[in-house]
Order: sequence, then C-alpha cells, then structure tokens
Amino acid sequence: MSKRRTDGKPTIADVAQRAGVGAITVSRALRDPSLVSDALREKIDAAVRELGYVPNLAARALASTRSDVVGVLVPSLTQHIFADVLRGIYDGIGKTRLHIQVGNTRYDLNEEERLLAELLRHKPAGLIVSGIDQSPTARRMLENANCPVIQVMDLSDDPVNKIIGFSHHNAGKAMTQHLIEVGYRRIGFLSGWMNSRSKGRLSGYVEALEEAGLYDPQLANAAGDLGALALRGSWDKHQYSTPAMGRELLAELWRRVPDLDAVFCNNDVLALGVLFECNARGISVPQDFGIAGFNDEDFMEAASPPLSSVRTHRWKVGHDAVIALRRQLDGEPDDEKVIDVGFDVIKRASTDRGGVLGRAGDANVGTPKPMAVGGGTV
Amino acid sequence: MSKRRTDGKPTIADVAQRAGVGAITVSRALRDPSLVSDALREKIDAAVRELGYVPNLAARALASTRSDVVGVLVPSLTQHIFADVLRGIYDGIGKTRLHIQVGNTRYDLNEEERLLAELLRHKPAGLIVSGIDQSPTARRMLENANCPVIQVMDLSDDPVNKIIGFSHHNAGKAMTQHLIEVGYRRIGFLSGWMNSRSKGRLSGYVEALEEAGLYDPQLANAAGDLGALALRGSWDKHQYSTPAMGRELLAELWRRVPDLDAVFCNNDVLALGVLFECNARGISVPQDFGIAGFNDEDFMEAASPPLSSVRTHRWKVGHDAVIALRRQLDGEPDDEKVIDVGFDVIKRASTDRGGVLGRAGDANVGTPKPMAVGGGTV
DNA sequence: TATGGTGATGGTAGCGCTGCCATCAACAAA
DNA sequence: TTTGTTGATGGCAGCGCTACCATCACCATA
Repeated sequence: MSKRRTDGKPTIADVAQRAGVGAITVSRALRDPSLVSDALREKIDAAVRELGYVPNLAARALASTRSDVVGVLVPSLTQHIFADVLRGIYDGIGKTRLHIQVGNTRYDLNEEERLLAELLRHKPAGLIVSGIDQSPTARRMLENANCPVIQVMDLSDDPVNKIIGFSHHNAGKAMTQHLIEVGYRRIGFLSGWMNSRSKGRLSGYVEALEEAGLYDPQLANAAGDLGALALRGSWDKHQYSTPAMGRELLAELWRRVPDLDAVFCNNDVLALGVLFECNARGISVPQDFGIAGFNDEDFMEAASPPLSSVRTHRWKVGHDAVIALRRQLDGEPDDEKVIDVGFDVIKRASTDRGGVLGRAGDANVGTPKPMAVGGGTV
Repeated sequence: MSKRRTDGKPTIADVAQRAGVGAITVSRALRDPSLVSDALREKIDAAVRELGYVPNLAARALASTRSDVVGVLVPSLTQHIFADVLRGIYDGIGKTRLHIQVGNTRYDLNEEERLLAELLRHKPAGLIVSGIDQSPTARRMLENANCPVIQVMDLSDDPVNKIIGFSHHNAGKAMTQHLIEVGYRRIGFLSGWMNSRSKGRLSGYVEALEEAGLYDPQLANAAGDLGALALRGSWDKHQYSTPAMGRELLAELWRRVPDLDAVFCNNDVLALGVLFECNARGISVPQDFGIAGFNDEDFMEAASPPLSSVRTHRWKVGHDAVIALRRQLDGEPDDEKVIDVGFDVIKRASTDRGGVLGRAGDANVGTPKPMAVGGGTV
C-alpha cells in the first residue's frame, strides 16, 4: 500500500472516473461549460455534486502559471476613503473567479515594496495600487509583473499601464476658488500629515490664492508646520486624521493667524473637528468663519450646519479599476491609459457666507446623487 | 527543443544548481534556515539574490496541501468597526508568511456561504469569521475546514473552535443603566437595521429598563419599526448607518414619544446625527436630552459636547484572533475556547445630566487610553 | 470515393515545490 | 571495534491540475 500525501478530498480524477469521462473534460466543463456537450456536462455536474468536489486552486495556479489573485495595495485600511475604493473593487469583482488580496502599505514605500514582492509570489492575475509615488524598485517590479497593473486615486502622464483617478491639484484649487468667491479672504489650509495627494491639493490651494492676490505664506506654510506638530504630539505614527486633531490644529492656526476667516481642511474628519471647535467657542459658521473639507463623507451633509466639501468618486475608481482589469484579462483592447473621473465641489451652508447659495445646505454643484458611504453598525 | 510551459522565472532547481546543492536543501533553507548549515545557507542566499528567485506559492501550496492564506469574512468593509478589526488582523499577521484574503458578506448568509466555499478552495491555513450566526451549511463547512477557525466580535457557548469578542447584551445593559443612573427616564433605542449583535444590545437595553421599572414597549418596539422604516426610505439595502439616518430616526421617534429624554444609539454614527438634530432644533445636550452611542469612534470624544459611548476593543479582537491562529498553527496548546475582551462605558458630557461627572467630558470609566481609530487623509 | 475541416474528447507530460525516506559523516556509547 | 544516534543533505515521487497535442466521429466539399 503506497502512502499518499493527499488530504483525502476528491480530486478531478475522482470526478472524471465517476462521470465516466477524462479528467481534462471535467477541467473544461468547470472552466468553460460551453466547451463540453450537454450530456457530458450534466453527468459531470452530477458527479461534482455527489462527491462534493472542490477544485484545488493551488494546483490550477501551478498548472496554468497564473493565479486568480488580484493584488491590491492601499495606504490605509481604516480610512473611509480607501475603504470605499476597496468596496468598489469588491463590487467589481462580484462573482467572478477572481480573488482579492489586500496589502496595507501604511504610506511606507519600503513596506509597499515588501508587500509587492509577497504578492508577486502568487503570480497575480492583476494588480491595483494606490497613487503614483512608488519607489523605483517597486515601479520596476510593477513593470515586470507580467500582468495588468492599474494605479488609482491620482493622475499621471506616465502610468505603469493605466491610471484611474482625478487631479488633486485641480480639486484643491476649485474648492479654494469657491471660498474666495463667497467672500473669504484669510483662508487657511489645515492638514495633519501630508502625502503626495495632500500636496497636490495644497498646491491647488496656493495657486488659487495667488491668482486672487490673497496668497500669504503664513497661511500656507502653516500646513507643513502643523503637520509636523501633529506628528509630534499625542498623535502617533499612524498617518490619519481625527476630529481631535482638527480642533487642535485650528486652535494653533488661529494663534498664528488671528484674522483667519476660513479653513480648507485636507479631509472631512479634520473639518468635523473644526466645526466642533467653532461650536465650543461659540463662533458662528458660516458668518464668522467658513469651513470646507475634502472627500464629502456622509456626515458632511448631515452636520449642522452642513459642511462644504469636495466630493470624490472613490467607489467608482475602485470599481472601474476592476472592470478595466477584467477587460484586459479578457484580451479586450483598452487604449485609454489615463482616466479622469473628476470631482464635484459641494457647496453647503458652512461656506455660504453671503447667503448667496440657494436653500442653505443644498446648493450643490450638479447635485450628484449621494454616495454610499457607510457608517457604524456592528 | 521541447516546449516548456514555464514563464521563464528561475525555479528552486535553478537556485540549487547555482548554489551547488540539492533542491530540497534550498527549500529548507528558505522555509527554516536553522535546518541548514551556515555555509550552505550563505551560498543559497547568494544564489537567490543573484537569480532574483521568487518562490512560487502555488507550487508550495500544492506540494504541502496547505496554503498560507488566512481567510477573513466580515459583514462590511466600509464601517470603521470592521476596518479596525481588519487592521488588528493585518497587524497580527505582521511580516509572517501568512496572507489575508478578505470576503465581504454584506450581512448575507448566502453570500457568506458562497465566499466560504471560495475560500476553502485555497486550503486556507486558518479562517476568521465575524459573529456566530452562520447558516447550518456554513457552520458545517467551518467544522470540516481542516484548519483553525476563529469567530470574532461576539460570544457563544458553542464556538466552532474558538471565539474572541464581548457580550453585546451586557454592553447594551451597562450603557442603559448609566443613562438611568444619571436621571433619564424616557430612554429610546435608536437603530437603523438590526443584526444579531444589535439585537443583543437591544435585549440588554430592555433588561436594564425592566429592572428599573422603566420599560415601555413603545420605546423599545420603535427600534424594529424604525429599522424597517430606515430600509424603506432613501437608505438602500446596504446595511449601514449614516448621520442623516440618525437625524430622521430621532425625528420619527420624537413624533411617537414626545416626552423622550434620551436615546441610546445602536452606533456612534447615528449618535452623531442625533447630536446634529439637537443642534439644529436648539435642544441642549445633556440638560434637555441625553445621547449615547456605541463603539466609541474617535469623533465621539471630539464632539461638542463630547458624546458618551461604549468603547469596544476592535483592534484587539482582530489582533488576538491572529495571534491565537498562529499559536494553533505552531501546534501550541490553546485551551481557552471563549475569550471575553470586555468593553468600557465611556461617560462623557452628553449624558452628564446632573453635572455629577467630574470635569465635563472627561469622567470616563477607567479612562482607558484612546484607541487608534483612523480618519480621512487620502 | 477521397479529402479536409470542425468540434468534442482524451492521453501525456509537465507546472515548481515538498513529504518521505535514504544516505552519509561524525561522534558517543557499549 | 561495533553499534547506535544525531544532524545535514539529497533523490525520488508525487501534490491536482491544465497546456499541448492527438484522436476520432461527423459532415461538407471536390
């Protein structure tokens, strides 16, 4: 009796024997039923059911030198932002045979490199990575990955393969222009920690102020300083924002710029903190102070007053990335290398200084339908 | 020239040849360096580096009838709650050779079954699943999975294998008792959509009110009704809460129960909406109305007034689950089948009706150190 | 009738790795 | 010396599946 190392589960050979066909026919019937005649397909399906056969993906991957794994690298798992992108990705995968494997780079290029190397061991069917600031090594790994690579949440003239996102510079500029239009003059930029996308927003903010002759390095420089300050304090190395940070950052910025009359926050969470700080100080929004955030998470609309923000299409970005990936895997042509999904400046009461917007809180640009952004049911 | 189906990447045999050793020795050197002498290990490492060898995980998994995949099933990706659990899981995995594969069940038992079947094709090294309300089929699959299975975020007398979580009933009861203690009498329960964990919280709430002789089915029944209402309205089938939902639900509950003087919200996001609604109506919190949430997300502390909540240890649950998994994989004994990580009732200004708590907003129970819960930097 | 094309099916030979055993040197114990 | 033990190393034979080709029946065309 020779010893077998199997775990006892039925194999494709067992199914083939039971159905009275060759193993390869079973393989075909499972992968693409149209390749097999109806009669055999039914016999095979029956055999699969009777035996409770479960295909072994490792064997499939080994034999075909190609797995069904789609590797996804995001800089953060906790933020709604990337959670939304991920949700779009999962929704795009749907019930296909593809599987997602997520790596959390924590905004660390070395970690990104390491995770990428791990992913490549799987011979992934495709890769989705966040942003464009990979290390040269990582970039080379992506180029040699021998599978479609989609970059997301930013734009670039020179994507590895394809990129889907929007211009953070333009978004930052658009919101700043809105703040200027409604009459704010001393507009600060509030940010905890800056990544390349934040920097794009900041540069848009600076450009808008410069064009309006309102640029003051004091307001702009503060961003970097405050970010450093944020990292030094009780806020640890995890690179995310909290409302408490927003409160502290606003207090600090006010100390430096007493005549500040509005802030453009790098993200909504900071904006929420700013609103709380204003509430606590009894400062009226938007009359005495304007508040704008970024991303338009769902609490922005529900806040009192509703908070202006830049709506970004995170779910769509993730979803479209997978659709593009699937297209490429199916061999369909895909010539658009750069896809700009755009953004919307959502003007709400928190920046309605002159009462010029329509019904307070609802004078949105284009009134796009609300995104499905989740909250907290356990 | 025989045709090879390889993708041209170096294999373990190439490394072995270059290092002048047997393939199996390379295999050992890579898996457990201590099994190989220093001299050979160095030669092998050099060969790996020179060739840029990347192990093929599919081949490894096939040969060893065991993959390095840890399957994780969560009901939602977007909620901070499960994002925190996931972060704990990723942190627990660290730099081990294990990989995570996440499935999003969307609170759907059929989908959970389907995802589980998918996962089992990988011959996973371990499984982490949320909660205890699997379908009988899913339960059977878990029991036959032939790998460690950890259930998380709930408790049960009869775990598949091991469970790590806390009692939602006790947590709901404890917060309700706090509301009673500080003097509220007409305490509502606010919830969008109820899952088994929400129901646990609700039952704790009911029990506390009954024990205090304050139980009124009007307040308690409202929860179910309102949840149904929530699902009917603009809120779609995604089963999460938004602040806007909190506002609408509170308005509806007030219509039914005009003398309502506090609400215990099923989650923090609803509580935030309730606060906004109170702000908008000019109702003073906590004097005229008490607000409590659940989970203690980071905006609760920063709100104005700070909002009371039940702190849950999501990161720890995920982290401990992986640690337990790794223990079992290493063959270490692990007799504790049920791990209760507990919870903390965080008493803040939003429920400080009589001003009995210390400094308003900081009289926490046990003052546990704040959890790292992320916000929104893109 | 001969020929060739088409579609369904099967056999063989790997895919790259590891489990199992064998081997062998070095040394301890009898 | 003989025997046994230990640790390092290697050979062989799969793991379960699919790529590649061969085969064969069937039909259309010359």
